[in-house]
Amino acid sequence: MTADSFAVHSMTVSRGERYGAACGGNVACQDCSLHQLCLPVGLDSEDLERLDRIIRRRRPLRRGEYLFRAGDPLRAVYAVRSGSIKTYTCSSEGDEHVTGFHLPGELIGLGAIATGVYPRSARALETSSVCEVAYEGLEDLSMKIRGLQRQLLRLMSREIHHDETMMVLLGGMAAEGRLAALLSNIAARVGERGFSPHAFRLSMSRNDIGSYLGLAVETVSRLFTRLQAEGLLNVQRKQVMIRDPDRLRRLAGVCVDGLPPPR
Amino acid sequence: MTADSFAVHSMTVSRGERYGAACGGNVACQDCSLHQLCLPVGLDSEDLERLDRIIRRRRPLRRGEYLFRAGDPLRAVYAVRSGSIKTYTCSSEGDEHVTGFHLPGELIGLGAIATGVYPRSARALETSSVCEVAYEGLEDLSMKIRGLQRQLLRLMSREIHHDETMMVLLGGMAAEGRLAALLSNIAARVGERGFSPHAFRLSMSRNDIGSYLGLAVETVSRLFTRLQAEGLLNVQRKQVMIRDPDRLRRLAGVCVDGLPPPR
DNA sequence: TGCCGGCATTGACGCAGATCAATAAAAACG
DNA sequence: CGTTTTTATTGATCTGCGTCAATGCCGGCA
Repeated sequence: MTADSFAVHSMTVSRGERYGAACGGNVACQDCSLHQLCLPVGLDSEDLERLDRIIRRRRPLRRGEYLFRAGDPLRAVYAVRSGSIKTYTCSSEGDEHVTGFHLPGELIGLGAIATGVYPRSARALETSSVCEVAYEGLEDLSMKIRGLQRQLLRLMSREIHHDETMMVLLGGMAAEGRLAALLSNIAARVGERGFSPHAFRLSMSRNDIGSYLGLAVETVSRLFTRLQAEGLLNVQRKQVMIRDPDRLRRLAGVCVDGLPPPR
Repeated sequence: MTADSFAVHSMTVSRGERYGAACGGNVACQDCSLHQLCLPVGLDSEDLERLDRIIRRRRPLRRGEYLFRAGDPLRAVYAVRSGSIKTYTCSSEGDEHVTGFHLPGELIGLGAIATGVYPRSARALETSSVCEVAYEGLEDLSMKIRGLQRQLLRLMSREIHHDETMMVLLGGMAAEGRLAALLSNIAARVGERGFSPHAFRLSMSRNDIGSYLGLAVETVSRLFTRLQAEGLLNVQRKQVMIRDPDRLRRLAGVCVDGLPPPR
């Protein structure tokens, strides 16, 4: 295979929008290419305007910058607009454990609603921008806009479901299955966002992957090598090309995400 | 220690209510001893009546009976009223993987909201009763009652947080820490419900515990024996008495649930 | 452009926990 | 009650993956 079959999908600002293009980075939800994945699902343009009023678009974060830290008081939940964000906890000894990778259109900070305090820290994996959704405003507005309430509940439910799936994965699957599941899952999410699910760039390090999957870095590395040797994918550094999606999903068991059994 | 230091806390209908006592088991939320844990938190009595109208109390389930099955369409979420319920998925080969144990006051079925279909099955671990909360009604009513919306969001957020904690546990801790965390967590929840957090009866089998924690039954059994030998607890079959809660929590690491570091 | 520091890969080795197998102790049931 | 079935415990063995260690590679920076 040739080098350029690895298409680099930067995911940094999708489909023709550009940060700061028209109005200092304030692309309204109306015009956002993610609006069929994110909070705006099912809202008419009047409601979208109301939603826009509680949202602030912040300057992009650079790789490694914090979006918030565990222990900060909840003021907003965040929708990823471009790039990607990881969330993680630090154990008492200081080693971090990754709890999630978040792609454009996904909400971050939902775990803070119960206590009013973010239980995890969140940092950018690459240059990323987010929409800051004032939480008070969101609570208010979703009392007034049925579609917004629906979508908020749906997104929270989806997160519950996803986390449970991860529990099953971590509790029940061997290392190979875990990595296969993660890759299949990322592929699917990349696909939903309009990019090729077969070739993408992993924005997180091997360390992050290992931490998320409960594996040692070395194991992750070996697995990539093995999966490549078996012809399931090509990998070189962070570039991944999936050559046999079906076989990969079968390796992952039922657990890619959700119900649909592998076949 | 003597046999009767193992107080059996049946948890079956708390504090003087009895199924069928006054009106065929229909204890109103107003009079339910769980109302400071469950959906009613923060509602006045007028709102409680409205909530009551979308709730149906069903006949108790017996051990092993299904509350719902994975794949069933979502019609209601359920609040445990007495007893305990487990939720689990079945892998393609038929072996089940437990995703949660649910005590009185906890909500079940929140993972179904995203897709409209329950992603897991739910069965009673012992004789248990639940309140069936019509989901349509709940959506409607939480648009009208701010406190209800708040509490629903809070409960969902708590579940997200709990599941993430489990991910950290399963991904990062050794077998002993996992069991210690589960026991500490159950102890805390039993305590919140007004019972002694030091002596309780596990309603689930060793198999269920193993499945939930990602361990073989044999390992679970050995761990109980070991923890007992080390003087952390006494166990005989399902009766557990925690002798050194602090040391147990320290074994569990940060991960019992949530922020508060172990000391 | 060349040096440096972090990230990734590969190999060797040991151990925690899975698996297999047997027994014991409770429940379940007629 | 005695019989059967399920559940729990304990022991012996085996193995997947963690750990340690060494090397290679890329990207950043002067």
